[in-house]
Amino acid sequence: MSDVPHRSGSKVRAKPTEDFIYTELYNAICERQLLPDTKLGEVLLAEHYGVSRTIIRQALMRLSGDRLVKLEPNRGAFVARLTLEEARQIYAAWRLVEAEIIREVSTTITPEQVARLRALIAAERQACEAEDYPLLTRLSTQFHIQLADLCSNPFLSRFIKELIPQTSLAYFYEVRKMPLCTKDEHGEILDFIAVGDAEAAVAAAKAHLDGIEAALDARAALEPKASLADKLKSRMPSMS
Amino acid sequence: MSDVPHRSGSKVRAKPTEDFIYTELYNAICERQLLPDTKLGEVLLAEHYGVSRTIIRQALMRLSGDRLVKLEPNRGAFVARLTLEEARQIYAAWRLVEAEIIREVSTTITPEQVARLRALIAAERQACEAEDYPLLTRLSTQFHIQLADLCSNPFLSRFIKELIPQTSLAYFYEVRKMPLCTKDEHGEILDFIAVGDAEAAVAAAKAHLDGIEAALDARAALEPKASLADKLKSRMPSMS
DNA sequence: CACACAATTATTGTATACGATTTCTGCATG
DNA sequence: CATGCAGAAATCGTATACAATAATTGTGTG
Repeated sequence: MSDVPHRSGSKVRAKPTEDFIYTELYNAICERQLLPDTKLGEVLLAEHYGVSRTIIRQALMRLSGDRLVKLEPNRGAFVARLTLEEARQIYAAWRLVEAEIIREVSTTITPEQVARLRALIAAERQACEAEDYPLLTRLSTQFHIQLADLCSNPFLSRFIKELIPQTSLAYFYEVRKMPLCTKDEHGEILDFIAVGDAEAAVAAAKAHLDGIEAALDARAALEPKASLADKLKSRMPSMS
Repeated sequence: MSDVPHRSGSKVRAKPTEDFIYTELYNAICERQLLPDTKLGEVLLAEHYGVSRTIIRQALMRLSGDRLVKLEPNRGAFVARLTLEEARQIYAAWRLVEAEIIREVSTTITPEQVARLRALIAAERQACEAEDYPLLTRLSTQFHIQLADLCSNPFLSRFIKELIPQTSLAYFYEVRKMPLCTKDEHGEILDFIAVGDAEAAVAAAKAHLDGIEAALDARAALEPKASLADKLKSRMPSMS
């Protein structure tokens, strides 16, 4: 991960910067608009964004460092694919570090920070009722990311922030939207943190992640290989 | 057909690949032959290795992803510098994940793997007696890296492997060689792991890392800013 | 002498050109 | 009809050229 993905309102027709393109692809993969094994052709992207292949190449290399794309020599860049086992390993690592973060944050969090997270949860519920699942996905991960950012150890929070996007690469996860909606697990976790009950918060977080992971194998191996980058690009949140 | 690059004195030499240059710089930084804030000029490196700036740029971008070099826009690449606080945070994260790895490995390790690690420890002691400190540094980190590789969760081991090189960026660490030599802490940790006493091994590992970290502030802020890339390159383990 | 500022130099950022490798296509052949 | 093998087309890898930006030097003025 290089830096926080944040979609900026694009209006300027000036030449897009490498960072912009990186962020755009990053978000597209996280939101599953670009599915695993999708080929990311350099000329295609270069022409789409109106820049040279050099820029595209840089963005793809950064994404490769994030393990979101796989660079095959002399063959090109593809959206990375995760096995079910790898997905489980990610959740295991996530649980471990998340627990440590929660323990620390429980002792340092301020009312303002709690309020900020509550606002995020409120937005989640709203997105859920509106059935805006891409937004919900984004906000759900955002909760964990913002929580991690409250940790005083940036190396731990960075680890989380590198791990979370990769979970989007596991080819499933639609399943988990409903539970999130009804149960408001993020709210429970935050409640415990807010009152300083670290271990209860940790337990709630572990149960939360367990639940997400348990939903994984349900409809694994779903989804076909790929769709053409062109078709997706017409839907991409970019210019033109 | 011998694809062995013949090392005759002539100038016919296979062009170094990007990966080679990356590895070379990576090791040079880890072994502290390239110190923090050293500027890594593109043309200088390109001419030295006999490749174009394109290749150098790729290597530098990868190193930037590893947080070993800092890329300043329009100014160039510099060996990254760590504050004392950041170094402590790295060790904190390291302790956390190392403990988890040890817990798992203690239940899965095989006699062959134990033997392999013991051989490494023997080499460490040998390097210590020979006072070959660069080699000792390399072997010491290698112990932790090989241990991490025994973990079934590659995401955890990768985290460790990304963390360790960064500790080289903290401007100190000569201090810790003596303790390592006399006390053989790696050996102790391995002994506990070999007999399956996970918690004792974890405790030993934590004490080990605590010791290293404690030695940090001793002579912090030592070492001046930089030395010229040229001067270092004459010492670099590469082609002349 | 110190300081500010313009011109020069050096270095990075981007685009383009060319070579190498892979993939696709079509035709011949069993 | 399937298969195998050219040859063509597309795509990636690297080098080079040029533009943009920062660093440096030199010069004039308070």
